Amino acid sequence: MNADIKGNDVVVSNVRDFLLSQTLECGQCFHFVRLGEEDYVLSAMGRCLHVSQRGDNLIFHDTSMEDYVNIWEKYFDLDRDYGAIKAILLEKDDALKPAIDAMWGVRILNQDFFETLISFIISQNQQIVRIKQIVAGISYNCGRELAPFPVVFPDAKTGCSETEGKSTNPEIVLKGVCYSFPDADAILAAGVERIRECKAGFRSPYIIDACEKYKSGIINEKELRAADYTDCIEMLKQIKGVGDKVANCVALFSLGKRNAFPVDVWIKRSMESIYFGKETPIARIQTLADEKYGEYGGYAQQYLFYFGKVNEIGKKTRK
DNA sequence: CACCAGGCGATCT
DNA sequence: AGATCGCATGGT
Repeated sequence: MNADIKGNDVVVSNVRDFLLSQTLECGQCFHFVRLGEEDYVLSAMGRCLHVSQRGDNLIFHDTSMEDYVNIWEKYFDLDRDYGAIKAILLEKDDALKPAIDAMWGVRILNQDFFETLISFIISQNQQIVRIKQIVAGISYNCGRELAPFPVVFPDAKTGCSETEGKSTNPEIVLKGVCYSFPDADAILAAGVERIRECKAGFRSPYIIDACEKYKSGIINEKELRAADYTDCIEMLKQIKGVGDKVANCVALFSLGKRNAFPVDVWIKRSMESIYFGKETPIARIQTLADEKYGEYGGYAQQYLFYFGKVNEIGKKTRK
């Protein structure tokens, strides 16, 4: 792997075990728009990034080498050997092979802690498309306007955005801006009713509680990073609306706890299908995951989650 | 158009 | 501890 400047872009060549679409669309992040095949715009880390992939070349458009090195290489987890990770996982359990083979290009992002925390509080009992809409709506209402980019985030519709009433096809809507995810001050300044207007529903007060605990220092990112996995989860669960599943997502996607294993409906179904053959309590699934995958639980989880969801493994079929 | 969604808190046994 | 239920809202 090698990063070079080409015009206004940074081009990373010889990328292995990475597919942009899989990494973005596997349900770990919500603030992006697909422009075309392996071509995306995302809002992350206080920036608007246009990124695309052609074969084993990854292109960071209109990006400085400084930003690539300081932000995006880490964000996309590119400085890690996923070939080795896959080998270890398969050695632990070759039942993972179909999932790893199909989802070979998934990497676990290193996302911003606060944005991840709020995003996964929003995620509870909601579909991914809906989570994206709410994240876009909150960003539109409370975030900063980033450098104009010739695409509107189409998911920011439904009363939260200027795209209302317009086409939501990014090929057609060609004028717009990209918004940053707001910080805790901006959300608190907006207030719970504004968050409700973004369709966060009963999660709205949970979001406010998270902001307050974050601001007051009860929730502290440095402490969470320094803490071991178990303590980290317990600290996160002090926040209203954060249970085991949300805490594990935040720990995995933004705090570097790669042994975290979030158990949601899809993981539950997949694990039941592979290991139990029947309905099984979440606690037992969690325990089995820890025994089987240990320190690599997070990676196994992402392969299994995305594979299970795409193939609707274990989903009840309607007659 | 019911059913359900990357769940959780409250309120029961 | 474990089992149920309500929750806001709209995608499929």
